[in-house]
Amino acid sequence: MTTRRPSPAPRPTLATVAEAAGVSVSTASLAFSGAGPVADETRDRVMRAAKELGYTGPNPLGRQLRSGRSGIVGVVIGDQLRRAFRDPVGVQVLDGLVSTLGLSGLGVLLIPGAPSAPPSRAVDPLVESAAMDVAVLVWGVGRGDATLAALSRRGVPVVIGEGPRVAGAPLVAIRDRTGIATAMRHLVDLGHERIGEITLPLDASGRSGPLTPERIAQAEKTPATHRLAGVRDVREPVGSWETEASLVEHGRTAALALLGACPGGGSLPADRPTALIAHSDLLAAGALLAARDLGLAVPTDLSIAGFDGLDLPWLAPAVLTSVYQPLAEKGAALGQAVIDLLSGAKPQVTELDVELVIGTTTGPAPDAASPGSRRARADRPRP
Amino acid sequence: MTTRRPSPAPRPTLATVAEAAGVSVSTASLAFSGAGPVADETRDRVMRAAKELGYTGPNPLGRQLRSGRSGIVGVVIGDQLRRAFRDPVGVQVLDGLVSTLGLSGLGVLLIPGAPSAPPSRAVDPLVESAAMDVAVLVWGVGRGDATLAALSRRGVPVVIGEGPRVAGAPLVAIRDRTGIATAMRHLVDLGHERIGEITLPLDASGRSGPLTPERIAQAEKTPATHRLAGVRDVREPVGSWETEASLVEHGRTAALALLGACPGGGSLPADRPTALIAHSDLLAAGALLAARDLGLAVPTDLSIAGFDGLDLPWLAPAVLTSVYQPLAEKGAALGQAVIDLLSGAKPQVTELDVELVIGTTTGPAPDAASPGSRRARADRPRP
DNA sequence: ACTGGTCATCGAATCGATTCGAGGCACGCG
DNA sequence: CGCGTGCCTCGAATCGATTCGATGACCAGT
Repeated sequence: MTTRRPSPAPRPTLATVAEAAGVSVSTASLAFSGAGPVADETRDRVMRAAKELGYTGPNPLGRQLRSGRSGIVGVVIGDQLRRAFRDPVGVQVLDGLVSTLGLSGLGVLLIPGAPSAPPSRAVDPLVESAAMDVAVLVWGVGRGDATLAALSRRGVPVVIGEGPRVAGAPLVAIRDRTGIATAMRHLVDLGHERIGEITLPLDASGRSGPLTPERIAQAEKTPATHRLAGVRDVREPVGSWETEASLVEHGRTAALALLGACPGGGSLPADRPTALIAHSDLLAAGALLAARDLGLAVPTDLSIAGFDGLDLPWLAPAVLTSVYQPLAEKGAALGQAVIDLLSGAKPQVTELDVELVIGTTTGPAPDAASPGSRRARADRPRP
Repeated sequence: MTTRRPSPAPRPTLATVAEAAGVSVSTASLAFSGAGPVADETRDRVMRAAKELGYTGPNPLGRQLRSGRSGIVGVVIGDQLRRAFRDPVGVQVLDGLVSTLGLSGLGVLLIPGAPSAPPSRAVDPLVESAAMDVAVLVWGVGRGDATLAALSRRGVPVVIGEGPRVAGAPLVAIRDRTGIATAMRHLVDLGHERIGEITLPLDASGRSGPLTPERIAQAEKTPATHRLAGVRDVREPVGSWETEASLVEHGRTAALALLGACPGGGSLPADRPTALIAHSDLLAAGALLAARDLGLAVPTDLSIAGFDGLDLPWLAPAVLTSVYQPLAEKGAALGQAVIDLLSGAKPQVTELDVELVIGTTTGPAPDAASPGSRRARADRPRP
């Protein structure tokens, strides 16, 4: 015997089936694809032969080569997967995207983004060589993005979510700026004069700390910068703290810093902020926990507003005041943009609406003699 | 003019480059792949021609057809994406998987599992027709799984995580049973006699409520059943509540039910459990919140133990007593199993160790005169 | 009876790369 | 000067399907 393997019966191909059915390959193909006229009797014969041979349908690789399409959409995960999905925001968008693309038979390929800071020009090998019809860049796209450059070099069309406008690429965004401005105005209407801000990361550098004007100036267009602008459209915050990631623990750290809490645990300064506005709900949740740590009642002593409109049952009985954004719809819009792009439509800019949803974490400023509004107090629970 | 399109300069192929460089296609291929001997001067010429033509490397589709490999690993997400990834457990495993596969140049394709209950024989179209070299089934694989059946019909090799043993398929699991038994013994050693149990979903039916013996009997081999067994290896719980998903809110509901909390809010029954053991940390977190709602001090009035060993900073100052499982390693082991399978190795069963990590949520039973152990109280913080 | 038309089927080209065996050229050694 | 030996390069087959144009059979109309 020549080879030792027990003849693993090489998978049948369309040719095998055609021969067994006594028809030509082209007829067999027609029978399977449904395109073109095939006599019922012939189709039956082909199908029967296929079943007998254990042929389960055309090999996708052959089809893909012929059609020039892989049916795969690459989704570039900005950060490490583990971190990107620790905020439910990313998960929900991805869910909407996967669902929408699934309806068109498209699959989602997960592609890790650059390992760390922008200086690193390294790009995941998948970006360079994986088969994909379109790539979706959602989290933290920079204009000088190495991934973006590599993709356009390859000629892979790109859909951008929440990033800079790129020529020829559809963009899906939400009204970050006006949305957070609404929340800010809500706080101001409640009489708050000293408002602290907890920001999303401005870039992938992983730094955190007080936000400086220079840092704002050099920042790229990201959700964070839009939200910064929206906040300032209403009022300059008395303090602003940049976080390294949109996670609860960083929100807590930021809140402690903004409130002037000393490590020793002394009393808070008299001119501490009476309200905090956070660029994300997870950050706001962290602020809420910090308030509990410090013994501050929310919203009596401190008001907290977030952004995203997540369902965070573990904050109960508190319900965050937050700017709701339609996350699944955002994913769906990204998916639709992909489909449109593939069908040759002109790239569009989609901008989704957001809505301020008032919860139980915002109320009149403690030092305001006559609060401007009380409507936010509707269903404040009592423990 | 015949066609109207502004001649979008069809992407160059290897043939184009070869011609431009004045070499044959095979030589050009050799120059790119690095296999086979090519004179430096020739390689340079090819590369220069490629750069001039904007050729960025071999078309993956052609390569894939030739090699018969797509370089894609399908990962079947049992549930809806949104829900599957709301528990960080899934995310961390996926992260480990993606990282490991990435080292071998393999990409991960996300495939939604069956839409809902087992009766539905529907399978995502990607399962039927997407190109993939291997599929990974991680969450909630049943033996009669329609997805599993479809894949094996197609001849796609499968790697199983946390499920039944399937012939020819590598399996990666953790020591669920002994792990949770350790936690259970810890509670018993602390003097707890009435222990309530909060279980993971036994299947994808979405039902929840008191766990009945019949339900246990008819359950498939899943992490939930292993953990059920582990708990009972030590002691029969006084009550067991099945949840519909491993999420905080369901843990809270289950805990309220097990503790006998009336909707009206009366006092708890005297024979309420003094400890709760949950099959996951998110469920345990929900139980902790329920305890806070009810005014029960943890661990003085109620001990709570979980499973997973997640980092849950928002539970601070509490630190869950939990059975730590190496999630990223589990993902890595799945990835390694995939790689081994592709290189033709015999399918192995990998079982990872877990470890009980004692936090601040377990302590001596309130009614135990002489607690068996106090070591769990080491770093209990005081607010 | 011849022509026009329809319908089912087939042959062959094509997608873009990889790979194997063969061939050519130059150099070195006898 | 002739021949053997490497080292490069090339041609052609191959992976598995899709698709276009051609062919042949059969029917109806004039």
